[in-house]
Amino acid sequence: MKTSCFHLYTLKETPADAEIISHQLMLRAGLIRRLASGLYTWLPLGLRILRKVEAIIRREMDNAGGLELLMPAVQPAELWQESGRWEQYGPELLRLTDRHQRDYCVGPTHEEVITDIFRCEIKSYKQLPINFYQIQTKFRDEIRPRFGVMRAREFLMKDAYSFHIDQDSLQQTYDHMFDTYSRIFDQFGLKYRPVNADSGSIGGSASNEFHVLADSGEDAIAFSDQSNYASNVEMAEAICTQTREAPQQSRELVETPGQHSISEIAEFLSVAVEKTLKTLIACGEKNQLIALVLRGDHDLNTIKAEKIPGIASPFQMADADEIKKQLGCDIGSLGPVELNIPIFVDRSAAAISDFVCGANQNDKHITGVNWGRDLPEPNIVDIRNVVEGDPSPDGKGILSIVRGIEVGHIFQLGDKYSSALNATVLDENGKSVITKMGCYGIGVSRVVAAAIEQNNDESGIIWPMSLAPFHLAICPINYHKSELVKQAADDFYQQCQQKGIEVLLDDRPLRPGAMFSDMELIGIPHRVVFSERGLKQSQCEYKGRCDDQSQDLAIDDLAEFIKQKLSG
RNA sequence: CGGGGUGUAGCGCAGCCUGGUAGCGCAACUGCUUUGGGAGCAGUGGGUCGGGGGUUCGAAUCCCUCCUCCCCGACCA
Repeated sequence: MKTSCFHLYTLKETPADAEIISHQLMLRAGLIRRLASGLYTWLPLGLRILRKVEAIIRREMDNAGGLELLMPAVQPAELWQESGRWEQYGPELLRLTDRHQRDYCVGPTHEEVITDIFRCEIKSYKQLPINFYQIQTKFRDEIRPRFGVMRAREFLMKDAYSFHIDQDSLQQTYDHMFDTYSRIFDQFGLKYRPVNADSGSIGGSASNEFHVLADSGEDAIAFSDQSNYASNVEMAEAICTQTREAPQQSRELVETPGQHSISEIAEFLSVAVEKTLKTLIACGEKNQLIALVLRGDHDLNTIKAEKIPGIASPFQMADADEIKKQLGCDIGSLGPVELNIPIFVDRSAAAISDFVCGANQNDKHITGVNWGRDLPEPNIVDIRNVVEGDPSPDGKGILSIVRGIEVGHIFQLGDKYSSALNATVLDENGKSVITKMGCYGIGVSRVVAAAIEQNNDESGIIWPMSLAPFHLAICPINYHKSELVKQAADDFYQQCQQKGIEVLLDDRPLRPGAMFSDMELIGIPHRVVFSERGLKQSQCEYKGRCDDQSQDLAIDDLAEFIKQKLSG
């Protein structure tokens, strides 16, 4: 490809509304353009990258025995009513009505459609297991689309659905897809981690997410330094190895005027934050309030808290006015002592003694408080986020925390959809049985953003070879003035094309600096420069995208040198 | 949805307070010079100042209203 025949449109300045680096670089490099909130056009350069991601996924899915098909983006309401999700899914489901007043939605996912296809097409256990997949546009009407294609409303996804006669077969395919996903992410050339995940409302026993590691990731991942345990922090069990010591202090009511936050209290009373308790008030079912007690230095995990019986779902903290009305003090002075609502106490909070907590009177706290003595033995639950240094739940090593971007997610669905939609096959006894299902997704467009988020520098994007829109940039200096340069560049360009190298010849009449900047911004991994000065000595110049310095090469060695570079 | 901010040329911004001919830089186009790290000079084109309504002789500017986009969403307990 020659730049003169391509649409290369880069921006020197960063658009003001792009917040994260991948969004900024995707706009500046001319990969995408925004059409409306959460809706993006993939320009020719961006599309080349998207297609690379697709191709890797498609190849590995095919190798793994997946069968590609393509389902409609628009789906009839009837199917969603049958599964119960027409009501459940909420406003994220974009609904529409056709001219006959029939209801449809734009698919945010395709469990209903694939299950319908299955029940029409597959009749016998002999046809199982089977794994269908597609690479297709999804639409989710996010409350707040942001970060460019990272959290867009319309996005490209690979979704696969497997069907099985029993759990063993499902487990086998699930494990196989786990391995396939690992191969796919290896080929992307990205640093990633598979982690245990919350299977959430979708149900089923097993669920793993695949995260591309990047500091800007929206998710936190906890992993052990001595085993392969890795889990989304949402899910990671917080282990408390500490045992409670016997009380030594006596309980005392102290004045803490104007001191509200844990850090203020700890400093004011000269105690460690680990010796304080914080009391959070959550909404229960039927307008009741429920207290959640944590150690002062720990954070509440709302996903865990939501699972406590009696807590309202979705999880919601109580309103400050409501708290004042029912409990008689402001939120900065709450504590579990003589608090007449249900109280749940985190494991670590239950393991401390002689602690400080609010007195349920404004500007008063209590010191030297002890479970069992000053208040009843606690009702112990796991409701906090794990922190760096916690013991690993598998008993091996301690946890570290890194940030990740969720780009893949695999689930065992069990029979949730197959039973709702009555997807059955005949077994070897001629009896009708409900099939088991698995589902396996990869956010194709999100992979592109995640790759940039992980691989960039002050000059722009740094593509791994497997995703690069072009592998090699040829930058001729004075292409339009020097016949020598033009000749050399054109010759080499043709050679590359004949060898099937994805090459971009920059034949724009630009000064070298502008040309180099553009090629670096769009992240081409390898660059060759032809100049009259060099050619007169039968030399040209090579620089890798991450090299500090360029190196001079004899023209005669160039072809072999590039061949080596591209195969490495 | 709630709160905050924002909207002026493709992009980045000034002008608004204190009403009086709509500006700057980049990008684009033309010409000349330049050609190893985002060139210089000269010139050109491009705007319903987010939409609507109002106040006024006169509105980008003041008032009302609708919209867009961005940010934040109790952990201060």
